[in-house]
Amino acid sequence: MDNLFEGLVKGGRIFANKEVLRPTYIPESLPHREKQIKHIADILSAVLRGETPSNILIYGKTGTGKTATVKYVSKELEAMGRKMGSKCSLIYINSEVFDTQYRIFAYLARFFNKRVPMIGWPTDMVYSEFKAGVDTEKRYVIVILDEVDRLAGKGDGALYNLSRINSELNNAKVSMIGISNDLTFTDLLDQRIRSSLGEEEIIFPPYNAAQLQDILSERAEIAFNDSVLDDSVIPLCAAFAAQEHGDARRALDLLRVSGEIAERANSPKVLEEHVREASERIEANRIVEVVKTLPLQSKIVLSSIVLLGRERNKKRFSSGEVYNMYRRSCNFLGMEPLTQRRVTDLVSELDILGLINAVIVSKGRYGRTKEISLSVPESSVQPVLMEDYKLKALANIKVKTQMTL
DNA sequence: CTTCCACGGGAACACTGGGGTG
DNA sequence: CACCCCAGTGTTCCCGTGGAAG
Repeated sequence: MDNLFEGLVKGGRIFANKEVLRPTYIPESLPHREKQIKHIADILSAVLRGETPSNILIYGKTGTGKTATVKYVSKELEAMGRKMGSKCSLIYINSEVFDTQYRIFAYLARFFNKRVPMIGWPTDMVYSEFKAGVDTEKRYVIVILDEVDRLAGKGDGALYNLSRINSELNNAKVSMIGISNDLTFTDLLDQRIRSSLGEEEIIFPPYNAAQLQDILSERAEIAFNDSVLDDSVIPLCAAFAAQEHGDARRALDLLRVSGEIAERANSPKVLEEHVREASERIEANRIVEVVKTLPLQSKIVLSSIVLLGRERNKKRFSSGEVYNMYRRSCNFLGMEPLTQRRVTDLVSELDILGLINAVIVSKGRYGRTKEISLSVPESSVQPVLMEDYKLKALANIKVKTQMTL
């Protein structure tokens, strides 16, 4: 046997090019998005005619190709702009990372070679820096704000300033493209911002199972070696993802993980069973990942719910019960407990993450509560919680058997 | 109609980590 | 250097409110 890596360099038997299946990959063609591409291109083509394009707001659930489409059109437009000698720059900002007014303008100012610290200055100073930076010459700037719904509330000042910036510029023109997962997010915005940002609105509908199959087939062509996919694999991946509101990212993940599982099992082909296993593993991973990255206090709240589940033979608990158990846990760990008010917020967050289920119920004479229950198997949460050394002690917390009579 | 409990919005506060200025 | 300014985050405090049992 020659080198250890000899057999491994060629990417194994299954994959030819795994990168193609990663969510960051921008494909050459985007099936079933022709209409949207055309629409965006129509609007942005204003730049090439020397006009300011309208602002665009794009809606669609996760994995409907919003980001990929916009990035694809951007690339094309930039290329065309270079060819025609018109100055246009498209700046992509993920609002999840740059989620406040300050950070957005600081990033933009830096893009135009201004020196701005990422923290410390007054915001209007950063804003002026950015304006000065853009306005040095005649140019078109299109700011792409991905996950723009993240800005509702704390960052909407950025949207407001961006929407009226053109009246303060002499040379440059700025437009924006907002990409949102949340169809209702404009409700949270000021009327003026709403009308300005939503000059053009484009909807990305979820893919159906057949469309997902097309997407998968196209990528699989490049990603896998010939005839390693069982005929049932692509339809099954598509079907799984279609249940999940037609999420293409999910479908691609599924396909990739299925391939990895098949490879590790030394199977010459990817089979249906691999897909099923992949589906389970992805979900399990998600839970582990979410729980692991929870802030300490949230972990304690979550663990209180787990503990309650052991102590009583019940599934659902009132917020009062949970809060009491939480206080006991804090005492046990020698920590200051948070207020009830704060804990209800933490509970809501856990609910949104899908780890627990919380419904508000009114018990008439006996007031109002949230009924809280774990919505994932205890066995997948508890071990992860115990990995946190600060929580380890909770393993031996005395479970009081004193029942309410 | 009252009553009860906790929900959840909003203001205010504390604290952090960075800035600029004299 | 000391000192104050600023944005951002997590928290507490205060409080009006929902809605069915009694």
